[in-house]
Amino acid sequence: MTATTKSPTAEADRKGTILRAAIEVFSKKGYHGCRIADVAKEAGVAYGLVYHYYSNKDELLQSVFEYGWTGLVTRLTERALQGKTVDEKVRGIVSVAFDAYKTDPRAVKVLILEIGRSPAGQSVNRGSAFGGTIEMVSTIFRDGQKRGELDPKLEPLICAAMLFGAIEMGLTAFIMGLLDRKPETVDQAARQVADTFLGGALGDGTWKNEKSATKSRALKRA
Amino acid sequence: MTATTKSPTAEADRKGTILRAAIEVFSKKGYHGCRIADVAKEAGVAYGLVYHYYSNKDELLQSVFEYGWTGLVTRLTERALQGKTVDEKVRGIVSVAFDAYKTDPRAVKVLILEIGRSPAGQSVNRGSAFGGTIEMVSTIFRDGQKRGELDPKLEPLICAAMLFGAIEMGLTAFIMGLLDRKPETVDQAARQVADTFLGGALGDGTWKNEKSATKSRALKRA
Amino acid sequence: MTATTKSPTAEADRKGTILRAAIEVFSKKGYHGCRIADVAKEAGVAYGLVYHYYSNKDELLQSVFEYGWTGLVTRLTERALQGKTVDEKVRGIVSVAFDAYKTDPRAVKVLILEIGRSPAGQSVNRGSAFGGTIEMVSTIFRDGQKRGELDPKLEPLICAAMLFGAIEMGLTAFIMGLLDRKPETVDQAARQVADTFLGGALGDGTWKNEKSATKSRALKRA
Amino acid sequence: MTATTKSPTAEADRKGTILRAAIEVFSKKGYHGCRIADVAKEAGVAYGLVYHYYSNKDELLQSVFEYGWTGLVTRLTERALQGKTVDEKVRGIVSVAFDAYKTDPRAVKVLILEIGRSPAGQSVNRGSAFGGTIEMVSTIFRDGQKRGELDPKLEPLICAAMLFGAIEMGLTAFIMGLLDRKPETVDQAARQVADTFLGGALGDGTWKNEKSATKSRALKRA
DNA sequence: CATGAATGAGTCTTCATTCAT
DNA sequence: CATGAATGAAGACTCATTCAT
Repeated sequence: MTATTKSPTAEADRKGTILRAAIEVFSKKGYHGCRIADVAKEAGVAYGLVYHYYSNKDELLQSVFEYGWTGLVTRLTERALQGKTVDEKVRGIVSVAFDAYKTDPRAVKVLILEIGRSPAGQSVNRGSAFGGTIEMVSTIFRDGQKRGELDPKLEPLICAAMLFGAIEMGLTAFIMGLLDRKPETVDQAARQVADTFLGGALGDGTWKNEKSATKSRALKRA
Repeated sequence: MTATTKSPTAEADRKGTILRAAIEVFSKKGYHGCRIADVAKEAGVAYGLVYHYYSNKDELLQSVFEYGWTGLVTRLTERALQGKTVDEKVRGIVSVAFDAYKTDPRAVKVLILEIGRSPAGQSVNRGSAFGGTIEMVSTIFRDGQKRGELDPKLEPLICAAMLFGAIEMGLTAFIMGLLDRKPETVDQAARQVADTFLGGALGDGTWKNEKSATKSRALKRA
Repeated sequence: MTATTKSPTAEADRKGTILRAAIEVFSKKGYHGCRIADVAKEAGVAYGLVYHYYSNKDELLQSVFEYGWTGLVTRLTERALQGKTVDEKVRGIVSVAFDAYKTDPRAVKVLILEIGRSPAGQSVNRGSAFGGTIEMVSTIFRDGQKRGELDPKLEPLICAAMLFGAIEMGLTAFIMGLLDRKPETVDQAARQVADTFLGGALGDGTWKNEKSATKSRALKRA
Repeated sequence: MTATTKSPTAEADRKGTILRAAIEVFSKKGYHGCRIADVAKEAGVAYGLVYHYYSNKDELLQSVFEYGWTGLVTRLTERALQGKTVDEKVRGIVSVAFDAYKTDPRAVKVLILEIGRSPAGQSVNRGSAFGGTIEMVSTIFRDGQKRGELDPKLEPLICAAMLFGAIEMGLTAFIMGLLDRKPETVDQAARQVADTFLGGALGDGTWKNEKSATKSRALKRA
């Protein structure tokens, strides 16, 4: 409580406000389509203040990335470590991703549409983070192969890429409005993505005889 | 070397040269990261000539889109119609996509990185084309459900999205250099994507007893 | 006279127009005080055209420098080589400098006020050109020492610096309006600068007895 | 370490610290090339504190000017008044200028590079002070003419300008690194500037017969 | 006094698009 | 058709100055 103390949250607040505004605007107009002025207006701060906290537009996107991606990856890694079997780990990953979308669809949209996709000008971080995460996830499948859960002929990296792609495009279907954003629909999609990835689109035919295909499959494998 | 005479194909050539240059440059720097001047230089033509053939930058991207996407979709649709079972159709789609990548990785890169991803404000065509294609592919699964090949509880749109996502991210793994671009590797990846999508990552366990898991599965399902 | 021929002078004209406009504006407001818009307006061209010919503001100043300085140095060198004695060479240099001022006072003003003076941001060229010229001129004095025209104890570099300083500040007196810009006054100043530099402010006392001090001194030394 | 208590000299200290920092930074980057933030950082004080003591950037430069120039002019005037003959006065002026450089090269650099050079639009003080000083010095020569020490045909203003120019460019040679900053070299340069200005570059030939040309000349004139 | 967060006008620079030749 | 000079609107970024604490 000294004389010079600023409320310690004040700075974090402003910076956070600007970050959230950036996510908002990026998700609406995209990185290239938005002006710093838009972010400032959205955040309700003066133009120059954006530059007080972020040295340039790219660093702002960088921060959005870190805010979104780092958090996501952390949670992914946690879940991946929690599960024992490949089945559990994959289901964990899928649910983390879809939960993130339910929690903050805007942030997920920016991650999917802007980050790790724009070929030019992106700092190394983004690209490598993306690839790095795929490689991290691929260890799940490599381990699974060692433990005999998975066909050793499968390329783990492709497995990981497929899982990511399936999740991402599943979310994209929501982002693009092909599917309703209702929580139940999202949950159902999540379940389907995990089931199909693990058991295949054609499944094992058990759904022909039982009520809950999902359960039956889960049981069969457990 | 007369200044005014051009062979009748000259125009098509010029236009095509510019289009190919655009693909090249877009794939390297992205749509926003490149200037019309870059395209002109790459094509080896004068600055203003680009505007003779394309009324503006966006139309150029539009044309790249049509060149790449329309052709791809045509081939996808053909293959999808050729196959009888869901299995055949899916394998057809996957092979079309991976063949396109083997034939012209640059064009595929542009399609993946630039088109159908850019947020609102872009011409409707692209976005809807992307969604439209997903919807088209989803009919494969809807039909499969009608014919009893697929669990009716699955949402066909999610199936289609997953298939697309798996293919796209599989290709992305190559584009990002996570995997070698050797033809065999690409072919193997294509096979794995189709197998896993159809039969699931965990498979049916047949690989534990047989030499060629891939073959065995294919047989089992055929 | 082909169809695509632009009058060859057209480009040079525009570029020259912009360059002259830059000299004009720099001389009025200084480098920092002027905006590219000012230069464009002064030249009567569109804003962007300045950037068609000069890649940025600094390069524009650079060109002004080359236009003015290089020409000046060339003429200085020529004159310095023409003269036999130190006396002749020095008088040559002084007359070149003052002639330049009579011909294009604005350009000289920019050279004096802007170039080789701003400590920061200046490309190496300017600084070294300035110093380089002083060094070039100092050889005149070094040679003079070898031929016994000059006291060998004098540091030639200081001689050159003094000569430059005397000329420059003499011109500055005009630029700052301390003296009228009438041609006669300028000529008289030039003569005085040369005389005083060579013979000293105190002179040899000959002026006490003769009509034309200048002549008498010149004779005495010849 | 109390927050509110400052020793009575604290204010003067702070202000002086900022002033010295400004000299430091101006001399390194120039007036336009530095930001208030740079000055504050150099002084080790907070950003806004600069505005407590100086109402704006220009006033800060103004103060630097006064600090350096006023002092210099005072000393110049004193010395100019002390001497009897033109010879003595000129030697006095030169030694004051070179001493100032030995004492505080940074301040001299700022004076030379920034003050009295910036084109129109700057506060009148600086420009007029520069011109005013030249005019003051010119009275030395005018008086000299009245007393028969100098050729009445010489324009006193040009004499003063030349003297200033010779001194300034002589110092510039040091500032630009053309000559070593060793005290002896500086002293020698000062002597040479005075000798040459008074007696001319060509001298009177006495150096041909005597050991110490400098002394001989000084004797001859004394 | 001291701090440094906040403000926003001012400029440079880029680049899609037009147009005279 | 072909060229590339010319245009000017748009937007990133800087930094002097103010102000709440």
